[in-house]
Amino acid sequence: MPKVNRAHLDARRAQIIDAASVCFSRRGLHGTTMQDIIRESGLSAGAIYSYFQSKNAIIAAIADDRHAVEQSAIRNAGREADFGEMLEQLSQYFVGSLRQAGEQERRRVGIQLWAEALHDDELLAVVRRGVDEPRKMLAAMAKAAQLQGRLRPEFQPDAIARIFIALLHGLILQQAWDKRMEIKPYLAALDALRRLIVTEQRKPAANTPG
Amino acid sequence: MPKVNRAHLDARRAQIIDAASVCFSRRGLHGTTMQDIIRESGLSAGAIYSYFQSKNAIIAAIADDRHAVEQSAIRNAGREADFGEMLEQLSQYFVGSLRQAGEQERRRVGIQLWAEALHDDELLAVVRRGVDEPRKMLAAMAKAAQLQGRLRPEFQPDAIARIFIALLHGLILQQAWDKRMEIKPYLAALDALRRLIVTEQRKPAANTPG
Amino acid sequence: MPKVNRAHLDARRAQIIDAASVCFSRRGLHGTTMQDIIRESGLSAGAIYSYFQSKNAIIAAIADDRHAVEQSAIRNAGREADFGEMLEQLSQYFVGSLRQAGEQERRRVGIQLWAEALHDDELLAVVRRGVDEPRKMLAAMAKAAQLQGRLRPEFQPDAIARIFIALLHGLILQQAWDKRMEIKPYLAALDALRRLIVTEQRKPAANTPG
Amino acid sequence: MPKVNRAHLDARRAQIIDAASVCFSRRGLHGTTMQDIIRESGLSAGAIYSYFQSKNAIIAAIADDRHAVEQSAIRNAGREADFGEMLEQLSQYFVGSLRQAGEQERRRVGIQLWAEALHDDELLAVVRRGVDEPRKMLAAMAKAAQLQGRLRPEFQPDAIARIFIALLHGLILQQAWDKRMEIKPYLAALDALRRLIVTEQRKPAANTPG
DNA sequence: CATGAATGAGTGTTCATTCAT
DNA sequence: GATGAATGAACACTCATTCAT
Repeated sequence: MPKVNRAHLDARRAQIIDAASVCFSRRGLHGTTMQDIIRESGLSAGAIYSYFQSKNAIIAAIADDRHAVEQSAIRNAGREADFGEMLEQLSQYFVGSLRQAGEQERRRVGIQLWAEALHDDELLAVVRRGVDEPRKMLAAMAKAAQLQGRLRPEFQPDAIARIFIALLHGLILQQAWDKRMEIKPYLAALDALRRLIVTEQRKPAANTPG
Repeated sequence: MPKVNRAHLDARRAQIIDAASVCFSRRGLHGTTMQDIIRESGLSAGAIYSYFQSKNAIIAAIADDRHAVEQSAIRNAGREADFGEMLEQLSQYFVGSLRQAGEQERRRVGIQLWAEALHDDELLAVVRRGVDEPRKMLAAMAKAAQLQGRLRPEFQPDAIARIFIALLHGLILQQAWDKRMEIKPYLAALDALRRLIVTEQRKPAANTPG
Repeated sequence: MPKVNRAHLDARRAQIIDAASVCFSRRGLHGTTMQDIIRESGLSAGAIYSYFQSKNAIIAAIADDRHAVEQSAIRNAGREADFGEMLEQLSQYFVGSLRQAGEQERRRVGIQLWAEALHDDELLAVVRRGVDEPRKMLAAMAKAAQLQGRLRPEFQPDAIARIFIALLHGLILQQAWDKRMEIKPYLAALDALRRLIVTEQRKPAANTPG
Repeated sequence: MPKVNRAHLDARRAQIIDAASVCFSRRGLHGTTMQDIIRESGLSAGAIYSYFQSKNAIIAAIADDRHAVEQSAIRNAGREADFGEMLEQLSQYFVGSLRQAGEQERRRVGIQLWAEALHDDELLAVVRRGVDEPRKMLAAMAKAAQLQGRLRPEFQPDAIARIFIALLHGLILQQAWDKRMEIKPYLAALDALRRLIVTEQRKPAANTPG
């Protein structure tokens, strides 16, 4: 039985990650000093270094956390049998979350991570997993939808998956650069786009005329 | 009569910007030291600082240069009277350029700038101009196309402009994270999408049967 | 309950100020590098910068310290009710201290500060206070002595104060330029001068023959 | 016959010295860059370096110039047979010159030189000569005046010389720290002081009753 | 176990001086 | 001769990390 239990450890970890996220969002990964994180977290340098080996380890942990959260959101959406509804659910989840200040802050950090991944292989692996897994899942569901004749055949499944991800990433960028950006019209256009691509699933009951 | 002419000055400036771009692409904005730029450019510290006030000034100059180049590409496409053809031309220009190694390098730096802009107001202004101006132009053309009945009315002009930009930015990200990504299918899907949204302009002459 | 107490902090501060004084005395304010101070103090760069914000802050602290010490010497002398005795006490204090090697070193730094104050407003404020406050005190006492008929009326109180200060400053300069300068004759002449200007206060008791 | 004559050379030299003096007065010896002097003089870097070997050489030249000017002033005063009149003449010359803006600027530079001399042997030699020669002359004249019974015997000649120089140096400092300082009262007090120390020379002719 | 003072390599930048033109 | 672009050693200062207390 450890002296400090798992819950306490996790709480401290979360405390550090939250403080670091606030700082990173404010001044960027490199504009933030360990002193900033120490101050924001209310812990001591030594305490922080007993939970994380280095500043980079904190950054990596934030990336991992982000990835885990999104992964679960995507997996939830993936339970949806219908491709169109899954897309709708994912859109709503991601776009909706952007309205919350806390999520906006996290997205800002996420963008820093995207940039940092370009020259940090460890981070690149995390970012890639965060993009590749959803992409593969989306592509698989797109393929299934295509076989059911509900996704237009001219769209390659992998390409449509990439396009969907690009639309979310692109939105995150535009929203980060201009907090006053209106998200609703963007979401409406996203919906319209989806309806053009994916034909509605017929309600299981009812007589379905050819 | 200056000892060194304008061309020489511009060449030196370009030499520094190019060297810095190589470095920034390799190690990021903050991972790159002035020593790196000095080594890569083959100039001395003093020489570089006689062309740019600071490292940040080099970064800002790179951002400005990028913006100028894209601005001219967009303005060229804007001469196209037809909305659909303009979108096609822009897609081809941006997506096509991504196949060149030099452009990939520049895009990687561009992503660093996107991230840096989140906590550097000067940079944010440049990035915003680079997004807002194309967006407004696209939105204006979308509106015109809508009046001509060639763009589906359910797409708000500004939203469709944002969506197009998001598709390009999202592609740039995915390509930067994975150089082996296949661009052709993405472009094909982009084309298919465009055709769903924008109806073809009828060829002026010829009898076009319904 | 702080880990290091106030005394330790003050000791470190003094350690830095002393080391810097030694360096400044040796090579001047600008000839001294932070490396010199680091080496002389036996501390690290980081340690020094945790006590002082900048090299200039060290210089300002030295100026402040000097001012505080002199202020207290002057205030002590100011308790003396008699103008003549006060002048004598001040002369003896200042001139006497010049015989100590440590004070000579400090005076050398003081001269650097005099020069630096001419183009550093913060320093000028400190130097001015160090001159104006003694001057005003001396002028006030001179005025009182004049009312008692013990200071010749042809000397304007403020002017005589300035003259006294000039005599000390001038001595400091001459002594700094030539360490072998004999101070005793200068002090004797100072005394003789004083006796010509200020008439002796009669001893309260005793019969004073004309 | 040289291509450019001596006069031209001297003019250029003076141009550089004047420009440097302006800069040194404004920002100090170390706050002034060669670029500042280049800009102020209107010459090129190369031109300046063809007249002076280094920045230090310019500083030394300014010190030499100052010394030459003062030397001649003192020598003029030294022709005066009477000690008291010589002191008066010197006071008037030095104090009077302080009222001119150009001289104030030069004095500010002079103070920088005093400080710099403390750790620059070449400069120290110049400053010392500038102090020692007048001092010796004054001391010699003081001694003569003493033999004539016109200077009180309690003043050691060398000490009275040092005191006179200190009074001038001290005034220069006070005036540099506060341009609004009133010089007239100081000069009046200086005169009063002189009259206490030196008895008037009897007019050669005329019968002077005791 | 927790602390935070201390470390010191590394940073961006400056500027007296040179020398090809 | 005259120029001023170029040099590069040296500078003040920072900050991720450690470890004595």
